[in-house]
Amino acid sequence: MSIHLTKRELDVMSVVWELGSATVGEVRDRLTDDLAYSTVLTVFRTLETKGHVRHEQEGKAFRYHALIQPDDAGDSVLGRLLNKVYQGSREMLVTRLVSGENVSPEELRNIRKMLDERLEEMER
Amino acid sequence: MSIHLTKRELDVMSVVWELGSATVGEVRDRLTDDLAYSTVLTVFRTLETKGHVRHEQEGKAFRYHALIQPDDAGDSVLGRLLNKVYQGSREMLVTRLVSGENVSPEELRNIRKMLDERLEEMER
DNA sequence: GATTAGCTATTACATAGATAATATCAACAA
DNA sequence: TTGTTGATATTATCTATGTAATAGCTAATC
Repeated sequence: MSIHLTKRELDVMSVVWELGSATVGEVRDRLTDDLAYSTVLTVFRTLETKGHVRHEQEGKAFRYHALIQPDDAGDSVLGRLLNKVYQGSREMLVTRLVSGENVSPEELRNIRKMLDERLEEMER
Repeated sequence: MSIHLTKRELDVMSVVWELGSATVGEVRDRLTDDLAYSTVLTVFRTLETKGHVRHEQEGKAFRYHALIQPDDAGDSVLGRLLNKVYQGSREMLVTRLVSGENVSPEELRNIRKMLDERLEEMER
């Protein structure tokens, strides 16, 4: 049910999500780690086997498209994190999330606004 | 640098964190999956090798204590989730986190309050 | 038409992770 | 003292993961 991506698979999917679609070469260009062409290709094939991407021919290369969205992959991780690490407390999780140095007041206000809207919506 | 726990390791650590400390038997009792004694023991030994727990004798059994805290383990996961799945947007992540059905208004208000406090603190 | 450039396909290999059977050992009980 | 019980220690197996070398194919180039 819940989608599990390994570290490398996530690296690759991340690029695909960001660009909308991607070729092996494009992924290699964006990854900080310097992986061989065949390595990235192998990851793509695994992802395709698992049904997370599909490909189409583009010139001589393959262009891969995501069949799952970020949320699909994020939910399982988020759920496990919430339950196993923060004992189900969303507040604890968010507290940690915003406790870093480089979190702007801007961002906090946006999150607060989002919560406001959601709360209002719930009361209706 | 960043602590990585596998699924099973997290399962076990979760129990240790929750109880403060735990024996193999105690962990087995709380896990929904029915693992053999030796399986849990092996996980504990791996965790000990990695320096995440230590043990002390208690009667004939070993009692394990955590040497890392939930946040230590959570940060790396949270960081990866934030960057790879939600493209660095904490707002997107939190939005998803609170979008489930079973999230109480109570919880949302608590989170909002926490944000308020943090914002105030930043302005000072 | 042979060569090259740029891909994909195949195959391999090492390490990590998950699980558990079995061997040991120590203490208590009969 | 000899089982029995309740642990730990050792060893093994299987699968997943990560990485890449190399083989093969196709289209453009000389």
